[in-house]
Amino acid sequence: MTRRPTIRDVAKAAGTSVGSVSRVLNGGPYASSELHNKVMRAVAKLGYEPDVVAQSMRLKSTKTIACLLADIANPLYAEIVNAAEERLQKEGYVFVLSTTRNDEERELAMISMVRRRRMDGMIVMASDETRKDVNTALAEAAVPVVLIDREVPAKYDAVYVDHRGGAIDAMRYLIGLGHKRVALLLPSEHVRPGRERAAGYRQALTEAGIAVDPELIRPQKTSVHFSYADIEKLLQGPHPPTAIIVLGTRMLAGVMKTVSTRNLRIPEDLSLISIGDTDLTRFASPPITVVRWDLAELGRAAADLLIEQLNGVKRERPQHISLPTEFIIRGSCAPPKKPGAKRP
Amino acid sequence: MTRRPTIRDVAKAAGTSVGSVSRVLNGGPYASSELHNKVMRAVAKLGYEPDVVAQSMRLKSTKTIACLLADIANPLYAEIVNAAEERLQKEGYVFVLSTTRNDEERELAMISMVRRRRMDGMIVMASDETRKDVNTALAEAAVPVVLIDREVPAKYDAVYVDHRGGAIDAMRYLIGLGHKRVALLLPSEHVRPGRERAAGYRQALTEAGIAVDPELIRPQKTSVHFSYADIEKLLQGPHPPTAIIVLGTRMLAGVMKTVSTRNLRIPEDLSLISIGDTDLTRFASPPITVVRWDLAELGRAAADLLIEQLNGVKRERPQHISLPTEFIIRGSCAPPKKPGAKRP
DNA sequence: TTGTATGCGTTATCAG
DNA sequence: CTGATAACGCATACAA
Repeated sequence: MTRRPTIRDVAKAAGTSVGSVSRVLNGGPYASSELHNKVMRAVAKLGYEPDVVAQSMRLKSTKTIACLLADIANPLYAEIVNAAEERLQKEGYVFVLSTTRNDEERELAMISMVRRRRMDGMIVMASDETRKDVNTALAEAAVPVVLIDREVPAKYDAVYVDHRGGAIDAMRYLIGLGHKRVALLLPSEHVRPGRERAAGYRQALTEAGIAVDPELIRPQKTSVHFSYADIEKLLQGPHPPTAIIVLGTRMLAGVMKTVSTRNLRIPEDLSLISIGDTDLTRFASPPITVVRWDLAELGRAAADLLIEQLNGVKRERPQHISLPTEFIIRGSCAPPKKPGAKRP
Repeated sequence: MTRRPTIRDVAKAAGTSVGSVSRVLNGGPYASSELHNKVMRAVAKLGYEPDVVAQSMRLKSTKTIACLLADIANPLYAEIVNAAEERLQKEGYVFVLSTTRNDEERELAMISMVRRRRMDGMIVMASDETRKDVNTALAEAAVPVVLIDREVPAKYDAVYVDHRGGAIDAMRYLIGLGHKRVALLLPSEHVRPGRERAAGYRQALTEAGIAVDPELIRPQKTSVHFSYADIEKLLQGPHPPTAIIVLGTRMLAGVMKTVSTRNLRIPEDLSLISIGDTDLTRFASPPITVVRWDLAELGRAAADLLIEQLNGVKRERPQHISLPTEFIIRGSCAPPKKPGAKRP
């Protein structure tokens, strides 16, 4: 009574065998329409639903995808994840989100979970690219993997954002406005976005014939909470920047705090450029000029790449998809108040 | 070679039987230390990891919890989910997040997934409480359920936030400042938070001897995107409100848009109160006065309730936990510029 | 204390 | 076209 009906119950009720029931339900062909009807009637009557666990056992596929990301509360990640989930779900996969908090132990634990639970694949947008253990664990998991904005390990399919181009756009704009000392706040250079953004920053500066002051490039240790002290130090130094590019969603909150604490006016005292079309950047006053990109597309592209692998499509070499950025000018930038630091 | 080792391989390598291996790995007792060593050595040598799917098959528990929520991109939800996941993970459960986008079809699909995948329980913070089909599906799923901020179906454990108290705090404050016409923007009254907030709003007004103008209570159809037109209409009417309480995270973005479009000054032209300690409310200028509550605690409490049920703790009646709100005064409220609408 | 055998619910193979 | 049966990998009741 309380027990869920099994395929055997259906077979009995339909007066046939389990094999036939299974075939009617899955195989499609090889089933007389009479049998088909009998089976379907029994299924409806008993409210039978196949047991996915038993199917997984038999088929060696759990139809489950894991997604490793550092932090679900980051609105940028949320949109990517949503889009990826939607796509995968349409293909019958269940999407398991795992937040690693950028903790290596947790990453390893997640990867082990993928193996032990026989999950079918993973989308990874967490982790420092230099973590050897994570990389080998990934390889040992022996499942299809798609990386988002990571280029290590190189053997996997990946979806990239053209952060370098975005940084160049931002810098050219600022340089055009007359800025010469621009601070760059980044996530770690141990991940692709940080590296690419720093590269773009340097490239634009070099193009304009401005020397790169390494002091102005500030990779932030913790990506989640901006180290408030760091920017304070910068602003109190002898040659404070006239503009700041904040290429991390969460860091922006920290910068905003500094701005209001020190009663700085934007853009008169300081120009600001950030990333992402978030509520914070759009409804700040003034609204903040940003580099943005299509987050949903990023998620979809990753899912599509994974689905291809899941469907057994073999390629010579890993696929890489690169998405462009867009530069949205709002009200947070103006020419510098006074000329930049003295130069010879 | 490429095949994963099974318990049988371990038994062979250890020169014992599958039963013993299984006992050493799980049972704990009944294992001579010599056997224990042999088995562990074999496990290490082969890199054996138990197959969770097979275990689920046998034990009829997948150690998996589903979490239904409307929208992962909402930063308030994100924090709740994070806290719940952390707790559940510690107990060995995997947490499957499913976004329903407030779509009944999707909710039903998710619940069906829980059944077919033999998941062990669910945390629900989605759905209109009046959806009959969802409620019956929930009951038929026949698994432990914990509701977050929903009181229907009444048979389940639930964690509540004292939204009524929060609304009262906000209204008393505004009334104390001299406001008489306060608009209330709400999610649907078909969910508990909407109902409670409206009740608190009315109660505070009644206490102060101010008549409730039903025109000022505006439940928003779509909770994700604020209907911009609605607030516009309100502000252009004959008796515009002098203050607005925006009790929905996402709606606030819409209100902010109106504010900047119409060049309204806050708090001089309009007082504003919202919810949640988000980047948007904290770093707006002026920072916005809000009603907040402990999101992480909400998630943890829900997880704890669920774990209790999972562990087979039986209670006479469903457990209900209620969390208080906190009123944080920032700079978005001031006395009304001119007296409220004329009164007899 | 340890080994053997059974069954969990499916799908797929193989005769009929 | 259909029915019986053998795995899938594990935990456990029971026998030794």
